[in-house]
Amino acid sequence: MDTADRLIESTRELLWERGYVGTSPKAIQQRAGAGQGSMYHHFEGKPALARAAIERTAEEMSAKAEAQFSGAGSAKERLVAYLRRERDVLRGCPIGGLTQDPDVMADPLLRAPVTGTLAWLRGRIADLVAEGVAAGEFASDLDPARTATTIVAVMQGGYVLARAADDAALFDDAIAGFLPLLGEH
Amino acid sequence: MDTADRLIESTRELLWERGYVGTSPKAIQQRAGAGQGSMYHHFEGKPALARAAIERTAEEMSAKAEAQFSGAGSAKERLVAYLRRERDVLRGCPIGGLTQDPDVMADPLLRAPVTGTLAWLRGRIADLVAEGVAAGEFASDLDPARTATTIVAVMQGGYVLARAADDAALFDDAIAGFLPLLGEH
DNA sequence: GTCTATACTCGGATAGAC
DNA sequence: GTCTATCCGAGTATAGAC
Repeated sequence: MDTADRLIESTRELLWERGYVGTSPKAIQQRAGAGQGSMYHHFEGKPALARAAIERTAEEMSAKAEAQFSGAGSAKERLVAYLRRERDVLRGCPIGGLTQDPDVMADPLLRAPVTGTLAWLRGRIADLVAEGVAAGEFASDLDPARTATTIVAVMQGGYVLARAADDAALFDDAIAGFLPLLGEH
Repeated sequence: MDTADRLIESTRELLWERGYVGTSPKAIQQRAGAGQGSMYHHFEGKPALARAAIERTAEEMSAKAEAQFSGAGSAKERLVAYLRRERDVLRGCPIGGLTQDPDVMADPLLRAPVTGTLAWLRGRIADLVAEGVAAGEFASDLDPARTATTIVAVMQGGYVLARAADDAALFDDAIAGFLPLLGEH
């Protein structure tokens, strides 16, 4: 991993842990083991680094989700597998959490990957729901788009509750309280 | 409203909009129309002000929820009324959003109202669900505690999705996708 | 490419006058 | 109670040497 990569990785972690204002160039450099000059040689400044970091995080998140969505099993099985996947719950969602960051939301370039990734996720899950309805796995009167929004909300809210209580089990509870309603026992 | 009150109100708004690090004493003073000396006369510093602000917000949120929960109607009706209540969706949940603020979560005094309010909310909704189950309004095999966690998660996640898309309708969609699963048509 | 030096603003607070 | 002056460190960046 070269210097530019290490700088991006450091920025990703700090942005996740501390948000935009809480992430200083100095902290990025220290975590990356790079000097000031080096950082400003590779990137124009903090906004440019943040952009690279957020874009990389968004791609990674989409790729991991897509791996589950296009895996083996029925639509319902793939959806349930995604919802129950191992997660670093107490750190929060690296994309959803940015939603609460005013500096990120105020900059169109930083915001776009957040907006885009969550919209893509809703769309992809709506596809799975529709597929499951067609296959008779879900109730035939489910609205795929709305239901997908609810599903993503349960996950995002699960992160919030788990962090509030400092207890990852609340994420699992949110999912466990939801699945029976979908007909998964 | 006296000076101390105006300082607390300013801090509440700024904390909501900009988070802890993003909220400077100077900004608090300007919004409250108070000088430096005045602020430091009434409060020991930024942490003390933040504590007062967060505690007030937590009390206000609980009180508003409790007004719905203990209102008229069946358990299910009160729950649905709460979920469909008018909200300032695009500003995010003033309590749930703090979950993403590392400075708030790192300070036990700032964190406690966040943890406490969301736990209280889950408990109170679990009561409603149990009451609804007993009254035959909900399926008899619902687990009240887990279901309540899911319900709060749908709301918190609804805020996240609405902010991400800059569209309050996503909050409503998350709720609208959920209620039919609970048997509300 | 990376380093060090320098610069300027802001955050957060204290001191003492009124 | 409120005001102004002052202080120190941190955040963010530029300049120029190596």
